[in-house]
Amino acid sequence: MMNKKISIKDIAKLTNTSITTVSFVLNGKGRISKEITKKILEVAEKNGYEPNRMAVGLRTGVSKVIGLVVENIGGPFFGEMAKVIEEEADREGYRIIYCSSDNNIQKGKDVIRMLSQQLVDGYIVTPMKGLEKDIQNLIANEKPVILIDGYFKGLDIPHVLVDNYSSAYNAVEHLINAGYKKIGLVTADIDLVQLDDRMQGYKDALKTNGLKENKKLIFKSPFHMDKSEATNAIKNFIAQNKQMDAVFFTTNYLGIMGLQSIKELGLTIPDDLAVVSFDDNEVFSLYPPGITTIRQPTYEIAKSAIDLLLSQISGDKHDISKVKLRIPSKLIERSSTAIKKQV
Amino acid sequence: MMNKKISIKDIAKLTNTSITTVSFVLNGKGRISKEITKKILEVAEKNGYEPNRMAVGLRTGVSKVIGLVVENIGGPFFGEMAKVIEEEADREGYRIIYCSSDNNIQKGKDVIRMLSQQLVDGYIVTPMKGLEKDIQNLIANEKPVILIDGYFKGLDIPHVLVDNYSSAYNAVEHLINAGYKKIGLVTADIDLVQLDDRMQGYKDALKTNGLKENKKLIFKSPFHMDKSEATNAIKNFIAQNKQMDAVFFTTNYLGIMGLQSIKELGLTIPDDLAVVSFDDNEVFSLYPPGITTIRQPTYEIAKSAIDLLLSQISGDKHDISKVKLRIPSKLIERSSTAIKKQV
DNA sequence: TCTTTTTGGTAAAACGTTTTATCAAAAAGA
DNA sequence: TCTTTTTGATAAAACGTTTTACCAAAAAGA
Repeated sequence: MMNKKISIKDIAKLTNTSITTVSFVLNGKGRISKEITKKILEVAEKNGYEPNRMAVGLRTGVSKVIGLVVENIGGPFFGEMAKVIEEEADREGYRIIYCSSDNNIQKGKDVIRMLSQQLVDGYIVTPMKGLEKDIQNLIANEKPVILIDGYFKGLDIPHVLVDNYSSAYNAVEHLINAGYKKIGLVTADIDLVQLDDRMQGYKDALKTNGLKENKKLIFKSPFHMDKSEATNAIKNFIAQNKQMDAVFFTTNYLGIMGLQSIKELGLTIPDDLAVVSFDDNEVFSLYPPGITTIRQPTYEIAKSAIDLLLSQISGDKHDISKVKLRIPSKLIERSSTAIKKQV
Repeated sequence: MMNKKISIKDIAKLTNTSITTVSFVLNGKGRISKEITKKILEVAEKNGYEPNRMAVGLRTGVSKVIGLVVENIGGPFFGEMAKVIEEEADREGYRIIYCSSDNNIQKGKDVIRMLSQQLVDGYIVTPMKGLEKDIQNLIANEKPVILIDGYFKGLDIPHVLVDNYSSAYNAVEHLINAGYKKIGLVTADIDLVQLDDRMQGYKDALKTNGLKENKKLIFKSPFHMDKSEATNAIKNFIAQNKQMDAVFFTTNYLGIMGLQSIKELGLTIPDDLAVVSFDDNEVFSLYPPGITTIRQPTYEIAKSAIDLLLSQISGDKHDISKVKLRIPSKLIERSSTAIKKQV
């Protein structure tokens, strides 16, 4: 039963060498003879030596840890990202510290401050309004930052996210092509560029296809509502707009509550109401008759983000402040947007 | 634009005091006069001083980081836990480093070895066979460990998880009470105590209620299969057992694939086949006619685990090696287990 | 042979803290 | 007044590394 951590100093003593020699051997630097090298390696191995990351971190300024600040680590979208990011980072010997911001500015600030205590070598952050200064500060302190799932309008901070505008545009156009003419929008009443972009895609798709935008068909669901409240709100919205023949939900969460609402109203999809939702999800593939969705390229987003970050961390001197990746989404067509039956 | 990290030494210089004094003030130790205290605090505040965690960690041996080793951070169950654990830990100033083990022994070992480099103050781990030694090693090295969602048979390592046995027992008994007599089981072919316990609950419920266990009605789905393969396998199982009138899926994942299978086979729930699944999930509440599930007390599990861990970390000398929490689950009854129609 | 280069190795400083031991000056006791 | 105690502050060591600068001995050049 190996006990108590062994240090480089102990190994030096055990092998009648110096601390420097041991360090050199363990890091493959310096010039040390075969025999000594072998002996040191053996002793280190036998005693299960592991470097003290704190000491290494203090000395080198490198923690080999990446900070991941997402809206909610428990959600399906961010969870998936977290998985990919972890795998990719692990390959380069990096670990991940996560923090959820809960879309709360103060919490976001706190979290970033905490992580900036030399604890992490770089950041992947889902941005939110009000965090601009904090993020710029990180960058000023030489810490690479990549934003995911959002960006700051007008600021040159590298980011990677799905092409929200085109995704929404295409989804709505898909509805139009299937014969729907009174297309509603359900979005969240929260100030996020992602949602703005989606809304703009919706509006532009209508306009380009000669349909009039109708304020009444746009519903912004208040943000701080519990599930049943929100479901009721959506129910009301749908019930009050009988002429509406299709609806586009701008998030996963809203889509699911939307299905619940539609079910409770006793409406049939797509005959009474066609449905498209952002973010694919098990529910949508299984729920009869199958809900058409915009599948986010989670893997690609996460992979691009972590790759960019790692290359910056390991000293790539390219200026990536202008890197702004918009990754195309995939429209998963299911029966909820079948060609409209003519009445 | 504050730039470059400021250290305790800089503050000392700026205030014509010593490093010790600054440290004392910042940590509320020692006896320092009001004026000096005020001056130091001001300077620290103005310059945005943040202690270097690496230095603190090296000196004190405390990292204020907790290691979370789960099967898959991306999954709904573990994601939810991760969220709760993070929130609770944050309250005490702890951050979380996560690693996914992917139910792969080697990866689990690697991950634990990495974290044991003085990087974390304690662990929350989902155990898997083969990791016994590694976990015991951690404990021998004075690092508190709490297991979640599983445990090691015969070892006194504190753990907290749902009461798998009773949960399964109750679910199956619920089916029996609703009139079902040929109850099948779909589980995963992987060596996890959780699944063993669930299976045992199933078997005992049958026996106690005078039903005969039938090997043919038990299906162990091979572990490394992709989704469509697994769905097909389940389809076959169901198709080959026409007499089966109900089926119990021991995991979320299997349940969802099960629904897919049943859908593809064109069977009606519950008339052709009643369904219960472990792990509640949006899909199950939404999918018509509503699937009865065993809802894991995710919050309670995570909360108990992190609370136990934190109390150990902060020096609680109680021996908790015998703490073995089984938290009751809740059976969410939906229409998939409605009273059986008599033919 | 004497000088130069190469080889193999090490001492010591530094990273930014915390903490122990110490100390001078001021206050209190006598 | 002289001694003791309290107060306020600090120097220095330690945590475990990495890395620079240096050195002695051996090898190579001449």
